[in-house]
Amino acid sequence: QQARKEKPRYDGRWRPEAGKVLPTPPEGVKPVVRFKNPQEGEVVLNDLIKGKIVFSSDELDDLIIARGDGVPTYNFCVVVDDMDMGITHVIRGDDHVNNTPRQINMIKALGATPPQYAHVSMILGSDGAKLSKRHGALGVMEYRAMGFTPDAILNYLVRLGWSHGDQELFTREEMIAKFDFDHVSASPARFDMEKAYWVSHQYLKTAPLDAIEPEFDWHLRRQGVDPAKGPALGEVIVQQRERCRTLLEMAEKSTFFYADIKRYNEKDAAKHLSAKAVPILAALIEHLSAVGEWQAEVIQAAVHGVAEQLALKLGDVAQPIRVAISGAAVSPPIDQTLQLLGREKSLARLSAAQAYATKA
RNA sequence: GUUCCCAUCGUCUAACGGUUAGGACAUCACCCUUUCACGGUGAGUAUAGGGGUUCGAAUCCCCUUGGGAACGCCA
Repeated sequence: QQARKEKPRYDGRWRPEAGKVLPTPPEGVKPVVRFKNPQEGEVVLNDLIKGKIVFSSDELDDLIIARGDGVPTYNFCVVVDDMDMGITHVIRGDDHVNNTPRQINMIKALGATPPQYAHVSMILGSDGAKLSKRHGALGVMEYRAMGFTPDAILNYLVRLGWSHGDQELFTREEMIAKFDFDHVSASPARFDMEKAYWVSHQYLKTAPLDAIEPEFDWHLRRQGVDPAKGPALGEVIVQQRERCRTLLEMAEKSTFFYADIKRYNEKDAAKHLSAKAVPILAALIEHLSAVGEWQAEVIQAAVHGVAEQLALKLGDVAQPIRVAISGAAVSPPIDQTLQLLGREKSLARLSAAQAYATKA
């Protein structure tokens, strides 16, 4: 006895039928053009991903293909366009499956053969909710700003819903060569930022330097530093790539190579640049000033020398250097960092740290 | 409401009737260690529920439940 709510649909009042007298249109109404769908039988869609899907024809409405002003509608245009362009495969989101039987009927009515259809499932946000502008859906340029390279994003995305055995990493060429519809998943996937970061890291670790240098340059400038005022980008990348998952992170952690330190990290300075660091820094400045060739190996020997001389663990000597040089207690290996920064700047920053520690 | 789609570890997934249900991310433990990392070793964690079919079901069929999509003179 409950009021059945069904799909709102055209009542078919102007649907031409044999022997039917069509009513007269009201004054001043611009007529539309509808597609006369069969009312019996069924439409079978053999989807490359979802398999056989059967639609009952009585579900199909007589959709409008041209508006009152004569402009054709989307569902009609795509059909015509696919025909004109000789499209063989339509690959699209599965939010279009319900449009497909209508499109198939129109194509057939126009005397053409329908293309192959492949309906890919949607990508959900990490909480399983639909992706939207408000919720997780980002433009590709935003992924760039987050420090992802195009290949990394492509790689992460291609594995979302498609697989090739256990393989996780693919070059673009591999993606193209190995892609197949048989291994596209029919179920929706969630976007997992953590794994995207992992993929990005894998790319950073293995990418040819000249492929990422321009992007690194771009990110450094966004950090407000001049990439020309410091070591060669490639050399910094080599030192940082192991510990950075994105180019943004790499740029953030590399600004000290290209600009003076504005201030020390509070906690790190309190811990490593206290009064007891003064003699350590003094000894370091003395030993490092004496270094002949400013090379990592020699620098390392000098640092080790200081540790031995003061009977300290290497870490006790290395950490104050890190804070003095980079502003914080985290950096690439200290010998490499000093070498890259150069003798002048290194010694200057150590002196500044010594002055800071003396006051502390 | 109607129609359609989907369902394996927390996440991405492998398996195309027979496996101790595999890998990856994440997590935890240990090792390595000059910080942070990288790397190495190991651990825990899954076939939504119920019926069938079959000698045998994660795989095939049905139902339930739970997600999602589409129902415009938008695209």
